[in-house]
Amino acid sequence: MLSDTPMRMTKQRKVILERLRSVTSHPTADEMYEMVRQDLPKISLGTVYRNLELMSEEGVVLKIDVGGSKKRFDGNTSTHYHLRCLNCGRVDDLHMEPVKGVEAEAAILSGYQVMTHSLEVRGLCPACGKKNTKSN
Amino acid sequence: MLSDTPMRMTKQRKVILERLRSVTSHPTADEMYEMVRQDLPKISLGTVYRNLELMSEEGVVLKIDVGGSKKRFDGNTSTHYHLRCLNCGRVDDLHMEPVKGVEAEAAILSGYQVMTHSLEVRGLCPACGKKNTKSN
DNA sequence: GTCGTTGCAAACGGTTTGCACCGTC
DNA sequence: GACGGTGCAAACCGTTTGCAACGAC
Repeated sequence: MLSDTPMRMTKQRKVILERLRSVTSHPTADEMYEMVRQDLPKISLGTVYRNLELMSEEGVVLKIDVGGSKKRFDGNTSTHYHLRCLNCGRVDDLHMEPVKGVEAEAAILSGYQVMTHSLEVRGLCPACGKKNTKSN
Repeated sequence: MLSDTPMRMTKQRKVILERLRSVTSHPTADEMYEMVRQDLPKISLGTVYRNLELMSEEGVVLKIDVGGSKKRFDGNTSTHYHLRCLNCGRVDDLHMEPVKGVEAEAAILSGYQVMTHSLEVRGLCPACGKKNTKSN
């Protein structure tokens, strides 16, 4: 998983990581781009993509590639589940114990060499749920 | 969820549904396009997309929008989990009991109005796992 | 005959990539 | 100074959409 040559610590990389770790939301690449531009106005979107991708490969950040067209990123790399609002697209952490044994059970049932699992609960976030009840 | 005016049963729609139900794999839209073209050589990719989207809204088929860049479709609409191979991208059914209580627990913890949940186990499928062990 | 559906092609949106220059090690 | 990283812009690829013709009801 870790590459042979270590990543150079450029200021772009540093700011991206700091910014991502400073929020509890799960920004998309272009949301990260907007955040990082406050410190580095000349950074390019390509650099943001490259670094988020690279750091997720290194296990420094988590790529949330689950539902929806845009990928999202998370500074918290420990296994945890997510909630996604079907109306506004927002993603929250689900503070729940990871289900025990799924990976082992899946490996036995399928013959896969299991590496991780993810669980996503979908519905309406409190804000969107409220709106919806009113209009219906 | 169901629309007011019923869907017209065009031959395109019929063939797409038949083909999807006849396989146990989880085809992408363009794989469906190739399959359907055997019966309807003049069908367009746009029609395939439109119908898969429409039928998934109607609950006739299942859209698997979880991980990976392409969406996949499933003729089996009952709640079930999936396995995804990180090497070849193939998706298999995970024949496992859905985890009880996740949705209720998530609703309580988060205040979301929960509608569904999905779980995806990722790793290497038996074929890719074998190749990988040899080369490493 | 109406109006939902189709085929076509062009547009879209998120992401990736080639390239010449730049800055970390 | 080497070589990995950057900014920029163009390319990519899956998907969506506008439109005129078509066909299910």
